[in-house]
Amino acid sequence: MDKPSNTADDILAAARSFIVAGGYNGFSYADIAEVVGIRKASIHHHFPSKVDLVQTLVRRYLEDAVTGMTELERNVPESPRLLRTYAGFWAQCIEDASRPICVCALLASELPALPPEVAVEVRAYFQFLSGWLTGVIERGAAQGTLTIAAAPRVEAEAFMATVHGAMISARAYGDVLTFGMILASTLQKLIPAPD
Amino acid sequence: MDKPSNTADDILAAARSFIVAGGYNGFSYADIAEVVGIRKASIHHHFPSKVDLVQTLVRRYLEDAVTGMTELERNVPESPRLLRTYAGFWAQCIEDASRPICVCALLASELPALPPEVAVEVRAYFQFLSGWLTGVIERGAAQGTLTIAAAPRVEAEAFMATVHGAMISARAYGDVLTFGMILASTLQKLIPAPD
DNA sequence: CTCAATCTACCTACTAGTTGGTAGGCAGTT
DNA sequence: AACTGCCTACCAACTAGTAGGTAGATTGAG
Repeated sequence: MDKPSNTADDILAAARSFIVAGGYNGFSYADIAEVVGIRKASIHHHFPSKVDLVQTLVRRYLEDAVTGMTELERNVPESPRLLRTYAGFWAQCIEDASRPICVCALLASELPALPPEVAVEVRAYFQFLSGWLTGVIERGAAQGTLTIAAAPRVEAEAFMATVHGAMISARAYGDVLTFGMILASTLQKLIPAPD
Repeated sequence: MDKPSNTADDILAAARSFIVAGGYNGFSYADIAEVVGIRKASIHHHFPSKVDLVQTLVRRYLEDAVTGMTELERNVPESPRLLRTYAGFWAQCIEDASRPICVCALLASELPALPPEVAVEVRAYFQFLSGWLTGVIERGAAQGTLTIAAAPRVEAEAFMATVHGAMISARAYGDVLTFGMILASTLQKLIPAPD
């Protein structure tokens, strides 16, 4: 039942860290082979082409997001805390440098140069995330736990854009605290009663 | 006094459109040679290396931003209109597909994979833009034409992040109106008196 | 004014190294 | 016997960059 040491997963993990650093064209099979400790040709055994590899990666990334958000929603029902937890998750990822930027935000920025099979998965991620945030904000507004000025969908898109932009700024400044600073003020505008 | 047909400028323009599409590793000298209509080796005559080319490109991009913002500030002194014009400029660029994303926002997202000479120029752009926005917001707040909840610098960073994130979202959705929608609601929160 | 030296902008032809991908073999497991 | 997971040894195409040459414009000295 527990996972056997899985080379395919190691390849995906290596690919993710390379993509996060430099995008789709920022790594090669040779790079992955070196960090995983197998030969270049062996990667093709697990993922016939680079497109297969990245497509699988992004698809799994979305799946993880879906299950993660669903579970989060069960444990933390209140909208303000939900948004705070989501922002806090990324703040933590950036601070400990484990995941300094969202894979899909990065890939979306170079979308026109992406193989279409990958592009469609990236779009699906954006649609899911914006849909999830819209739901959270809609419920928060209905319950009076969030103060919104525009339609929930617009607030959700603006929130998502701020999160992604803040990731990029954090990277540009090389300062891990920039992200948290931007998000604290953004959340403050949505959450009425500061304790 | 008027500009002679300049191959170097053509190369820079081609490089910019390639970078905007797929980042630093998303194009080659061969790609540029083809659209400019010269041979690959001739590019090296104008820009000895790829680093030289992109460094020049980003440096000029920043220079243009500096002169553009300075001139904008002289013509449009009021902070709310200044922010609206800045947002409107990008909304227009995205709608007519002439510049669907900021070169530096894209390059910043893949910063760890960039040659250091380019990375330093990208950082300089972010520092200038955030500084400019901080000044605009600071003055607007002092004059009462902008309503801010946090320090001007924090508001400026949040605004810049939202703009960059909205560019990425517009790209992900393939919808030119997403950017304008996000920015209209963001501006509305900063600008008190809607006419 | 003129003629040679230099400079500019491009060319062809090449290099060494990298790219994603293929063919086929081999040891261990089922 | 078939499958899995890896290997060595390839491949053609592409990468940034170099070497060396040429045609034409610009310059400067006699």
